[in-house]
Amino acid sequence: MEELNQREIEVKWQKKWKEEKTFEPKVDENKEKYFGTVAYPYANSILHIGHGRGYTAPDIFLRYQRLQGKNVLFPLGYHISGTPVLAVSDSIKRGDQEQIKRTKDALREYVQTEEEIETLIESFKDPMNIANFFSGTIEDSLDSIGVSIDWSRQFSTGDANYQKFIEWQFKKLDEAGVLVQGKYPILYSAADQNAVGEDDIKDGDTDKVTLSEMTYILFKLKDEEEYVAIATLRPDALFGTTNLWINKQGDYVKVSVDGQTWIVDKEAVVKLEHQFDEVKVISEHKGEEFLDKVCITPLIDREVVIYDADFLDPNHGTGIAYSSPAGSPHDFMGLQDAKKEGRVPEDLVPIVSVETTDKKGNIIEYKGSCAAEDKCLKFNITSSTDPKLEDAKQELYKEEHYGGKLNSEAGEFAGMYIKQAKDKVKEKLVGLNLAGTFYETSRRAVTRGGDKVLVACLDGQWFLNYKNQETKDKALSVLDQMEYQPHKLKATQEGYLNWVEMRPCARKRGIGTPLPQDTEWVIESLSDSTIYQMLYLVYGIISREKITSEKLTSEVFDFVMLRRGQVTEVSGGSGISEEVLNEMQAQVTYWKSFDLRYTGGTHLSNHLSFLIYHYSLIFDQEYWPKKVAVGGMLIRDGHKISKSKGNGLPLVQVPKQYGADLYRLYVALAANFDVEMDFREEDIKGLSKKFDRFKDLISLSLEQEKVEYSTLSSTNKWLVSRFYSRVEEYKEFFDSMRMREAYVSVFYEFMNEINYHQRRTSEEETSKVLRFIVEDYLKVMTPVIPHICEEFWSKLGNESSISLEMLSTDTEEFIDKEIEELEEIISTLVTSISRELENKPEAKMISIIQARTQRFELFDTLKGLLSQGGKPDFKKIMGELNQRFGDDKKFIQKFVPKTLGSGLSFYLSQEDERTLLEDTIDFFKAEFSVDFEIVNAEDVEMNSGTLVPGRPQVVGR
RNA sequence: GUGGGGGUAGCCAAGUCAGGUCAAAGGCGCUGGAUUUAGGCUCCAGUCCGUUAGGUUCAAGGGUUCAAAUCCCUUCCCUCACACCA
Repeated sequence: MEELNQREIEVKWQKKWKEEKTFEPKVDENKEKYFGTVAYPYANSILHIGHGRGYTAPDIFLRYQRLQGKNVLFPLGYHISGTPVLAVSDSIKRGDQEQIKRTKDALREYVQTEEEIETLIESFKDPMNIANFFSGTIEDSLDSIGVSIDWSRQFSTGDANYQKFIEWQFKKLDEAGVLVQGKYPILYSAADQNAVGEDDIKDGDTDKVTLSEMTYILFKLKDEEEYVAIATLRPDALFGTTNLWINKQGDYVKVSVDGQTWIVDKEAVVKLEHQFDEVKVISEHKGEEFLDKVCITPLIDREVVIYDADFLDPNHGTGIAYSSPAGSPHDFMGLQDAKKEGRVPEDLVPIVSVETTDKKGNIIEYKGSCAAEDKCLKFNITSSTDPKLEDAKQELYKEEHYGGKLNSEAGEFAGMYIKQAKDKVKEKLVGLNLAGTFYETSRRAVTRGGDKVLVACLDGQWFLNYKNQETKDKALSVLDQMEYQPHKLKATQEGYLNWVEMRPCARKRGIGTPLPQDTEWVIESLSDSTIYQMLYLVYGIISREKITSEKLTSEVFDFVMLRRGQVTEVSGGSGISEEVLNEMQAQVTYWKSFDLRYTGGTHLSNHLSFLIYHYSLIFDQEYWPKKVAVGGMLIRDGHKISKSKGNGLPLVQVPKQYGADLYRLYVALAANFDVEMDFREEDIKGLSKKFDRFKDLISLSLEQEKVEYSTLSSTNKWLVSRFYSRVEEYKEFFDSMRMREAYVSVFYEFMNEINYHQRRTSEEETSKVLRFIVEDYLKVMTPVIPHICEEFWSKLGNESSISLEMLSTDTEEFIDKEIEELEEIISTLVTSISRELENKPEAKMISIIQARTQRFELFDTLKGLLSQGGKPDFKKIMGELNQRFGDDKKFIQKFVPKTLGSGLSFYLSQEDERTLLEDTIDFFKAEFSVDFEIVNAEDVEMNSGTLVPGRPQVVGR
């Protein structure tokens, strides 16, 4: 057979797997099934090196399941619903050069000429073309790193057939009574009359805009049935109100809001219109018309006056503010400035309404008239425009939030902590019809088109309602029978299930399935990705039979997924043959739900929560999901992979630059899969050497003839035994999804033992042993480096694919613990001798000193005591030993407690130990080129404080 | 604000749930050696302090225990996710 390089080997086997449909499993009642899934990738660009980890990790685990003889299904589709594809398309339409360049770079991985690229870019003005193009690249990318996916079942969330399934899902949810309508605040553009997402907002990706929930409070004008409306984040500051601010130059209106007359800035009207039901402007006014009017502070009936302020932002809140200077550095400085300019009377002073204690419970004494003044002094603030005000505010708010209590100014709220008072005050005011929720954007924002972004409360928003206890209980019982990896995430998940209440599930923009109950709306892209794993089970047949969407009626899914209805009727109603319907149902019955879902940790709160709810609402217990494993991100050389950094090496480049096997090996070894992993150029280079050594070792071994186990020397049996001990360990690690530890053991650590063995014997002997274990060695390595293992496997003359082989199970006969323990004594000695010679390079003679006879007796006694069963009785053991070996108290005190856990380590009798050492002396001589002697501790002058059986001491002279 | 994750030697990173042969796996780096004309590769050894005995370590402090990186409490620091966004 001609020698192929790594790259050629990888391509060769990838092709072969595809041709032979190696990873397209069939229903097989005689084989245990294992159904693994991963979140389908989003098809708005090509995959990069970071994505690779998310597929490699589960692939390694699923390939291990095949080694266990299981029938493994690992399907995948593509996600295109929602806004990201739209966003790319819009950017291209807009002529966003950065986006166009990025997209072109991605295209270059797959398209040869610039002409074709231009054509494609042009076609991307239709978002569906983007989705279709990139879907195609995903299969290619994942194949290139050897992910064992069954592509015959692929679909995209934009497919008509997929959408029929989603429609069915929503009908089921509706039947379960969780689909409801209500009001909901969202970011909105009044000009576009549409919801806006991050991608629609100018700089929305770099400077996020969020909803900020404010409280509006109404101050009644004295002797009039009109209210001045202010909006605040701190309703508890109401009690410190000294006055209201209005801009005398500003334009204000009287507006009727749900029956009340409010005075607000003109700019606020559009916001009110989108957040309240009935909003109507009554009249327009200049700010100065309201100056010096008296208002009533709600709850405490304090009369406050409206004064002029030039610092108000007409776009923020209602454009009118209350001033609570004692607790707000901004208000305090505002007041100072106003005094200087004579806009307020001299005698207007801060009203302290909060008393704050520090962490030790002592009341904080503030300098000046109030806390805000103290902070202004501390931060050296002298004007109302000082940027340091923000820091002062943060510090004071934090202090008051944790340690502040309202004082007697707060009437019935006196004594209440600020933390609770915020909500309680608001609650009370709402009850009086003098306050409510008012939403504001977290920063001033405009759309890319330049229109103002505001908050609108949408009427008729569709929700999934997970609030009811009955619904929650069902979901919790699904969770109850699930396993999480890492385990502690199960508790986290439970928290999320309890926390989720009303989830908006449809939007007015984006790609997706129209909501069957109300086709004005499109099903939101996380809600359409919850139980879709079930669709894989039948999609192979749907594609093969070219079934079209109009045939996929609800009855079909009821029959296939839930075994409801009669096949004859369903067939008649849909036009799908009975045979095919039965075949589809059989797939679902066999594969049931997924045994593993591998996903990112951020999905716990949303995707996985909905998934669990939806399974619980639609499927019977037999079809509930089994296991969730959470994987971490991949970063490169300490940096997050991001578009702007351009450090996302395209995944298809990975096999070219490093090799698929090496990449996979690296992913398996560099970090536990559940934590963030740093892909470091340095490290993968180092690993490459070890990988080459592995290949050399296997190649050499293949030149050997396989021999009988009984003919192997005991040192050779040692290596065999070490290998199979490690295989046992490997299985345990894998069973608890600790892939990294499994491979540290069989790859790194075992290779160290191979090296030791080679030194202990010879290269040829080592090859002989490796030949003996090579089949199983290749098998345990197959999940992580499948290509090279296939190649070696075929060199051994096998016709079948190693990917579908089973790991040998009857290997206990090759594990010989005694041989391992004996060699352990030798190898420890080798290390000690090296060390001694390092310290005394001039030594000509090495003495190997055995422990005193009495120590052997002590060990025998201790062994007897420890083996008495049950938990070792510390006091009894110490007592007995001290009595019998009184002159060794110091040693007993120090050494014996350590043995209470896992017992004494292995040791031989004094005579047997001596025999072993004598037998090994030739090896030592050859290895170190000095003379050796074996002596007893009794016979030499030395401090033998810690010298114990099984660990002779080494002294050179 | 709400809810998570974490701090281990020069660096990366296991170990913590189930306390005990834990001065703490593995890798990288570094030092020395073997091999080599030399370098590289590969292999061997060392890498908290100390020549041994021993001493001092797992963010800091305290506690429980015969025994603590591991359990409990306190403090400090880093980090992630929070709803229409996949």
